[in-house]
Amino acid sequence: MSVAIENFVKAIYKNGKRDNNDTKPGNIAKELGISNAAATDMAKKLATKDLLNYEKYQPLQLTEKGTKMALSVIRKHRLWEALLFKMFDMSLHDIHREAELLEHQTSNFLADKISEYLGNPKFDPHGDPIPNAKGEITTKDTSIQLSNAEEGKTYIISRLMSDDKEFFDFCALNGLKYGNTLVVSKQFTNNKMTQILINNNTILLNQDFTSIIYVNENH
Amino acid sequence: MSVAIENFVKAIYKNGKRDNNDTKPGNIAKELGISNAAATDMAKKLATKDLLNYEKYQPLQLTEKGTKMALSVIRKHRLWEALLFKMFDMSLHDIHREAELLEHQTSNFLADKISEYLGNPKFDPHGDPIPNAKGEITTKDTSIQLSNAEEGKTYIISRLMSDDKEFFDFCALNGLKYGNTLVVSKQFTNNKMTQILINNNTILLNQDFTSIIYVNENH
DNA sequence: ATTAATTTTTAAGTAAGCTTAAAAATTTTT
DNA sequence: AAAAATTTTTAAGCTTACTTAAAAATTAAT
Repeated sequence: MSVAIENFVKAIYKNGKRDNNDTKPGNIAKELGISNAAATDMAKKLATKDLLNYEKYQPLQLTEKGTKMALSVIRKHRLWEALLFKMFDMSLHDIHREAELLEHQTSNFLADKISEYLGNPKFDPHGDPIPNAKGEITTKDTSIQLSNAEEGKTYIISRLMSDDKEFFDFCALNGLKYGNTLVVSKQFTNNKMTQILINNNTILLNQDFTSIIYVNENH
Repeated sequence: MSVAIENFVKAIYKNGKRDNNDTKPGNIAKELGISNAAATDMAKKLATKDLLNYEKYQPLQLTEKGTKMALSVIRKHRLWEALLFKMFDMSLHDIHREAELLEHQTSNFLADKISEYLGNPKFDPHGDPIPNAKGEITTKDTSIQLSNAEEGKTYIISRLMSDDKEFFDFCALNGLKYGNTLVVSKQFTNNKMTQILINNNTILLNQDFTSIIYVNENH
């Protein structure tokens, strides 16, 4: 299967998780930086390969086979991130960019070697769960988006999710890192953005869902 | 530049080194497993990109730009081999196969990180020299092919070159490994093959130049 | 030095993965 | 509930990297 196909099913999987199943071709097209027409074409093609179910004007739905493929690619991506992060002095953003390419050129054999070397980690450096060799995510996710956090409470950062370099630079600068503690002291939300005061720093989170901080309550 | 282009210039470079400049399209086609017609087409295209000089019916010659590209890809390939060999319990053949894919998806930045991590090695696990970041091979090669070795002399294996799994399995089985010592006790050569008795083991080397053992005299 | 064999080139065609433009359907706004 | 805006789909076309088949040139054999 081609790189284009792997990225397509991955985009559907990620969009499905994130935007509550808004996986219409346009959404996928935007995620991948291709035209809507190309996304529709590809969707039809992948339906014939039993990777997804396609019905005109409906959201795209991965089949079991498609989901498996997506999770396989995601596994490789996150294992590469974990490996590069451990070995080299590279930013989260750089690591993500390299993994984005390497993920498509990695045999299951090599992926398993990397996983074994790292002690079969359950999370990558962003806090994202790493599927196991069977494509299962065994850890259950109790995290919420920071924009939904409550005033006065303390949280632990569980994931930094983004494709955007600025976002990771911003996080690094503000001590926003997987595992770090966070006190939400004030917050204001409207439809376009969320303004949060944490650890005496005001930060603005836009609501376009391209960059998200996930947190867990600190009990 | 595409994977196809990177592989094409790499094939010319390798063939040029090996077969004394028999870099006509047919040779490259065979190396890459594509048709002669495809190789001619690609050659013409790459000439317009100043990667090689093309004259009808003549061997293909890389320009400086083309040579640089080939060496850049070869550098990445050999760095990956060195890294995977060091970290994981994988055969030389498996390592080669993974590196063949990873080499095209590796930024210079990452290549330099790998090199630094390994202490800027000058050779990969096959004994092949690793070009530096500028694309220069600073080590001079005094090795000869085992099929040209002389009876009675002792040699040190300096390179194992092949795309063939059988070859590496054969080498592993017979203690033929980078750095190992070798005594050539008897030898017989004709146009098709070379028969050599080393360390009391008879081995046959075919002369199709797809698998070669290089050695240095042991002074 | 011809003839035969091989290689290279040309020509025409294909599949993948895109593009833009316009038609059709859906969704949002008023 | 109509009108306006947006999204999806269809259609036609492009580029890359191949293919096969046949013509042209080169190389090898007699």
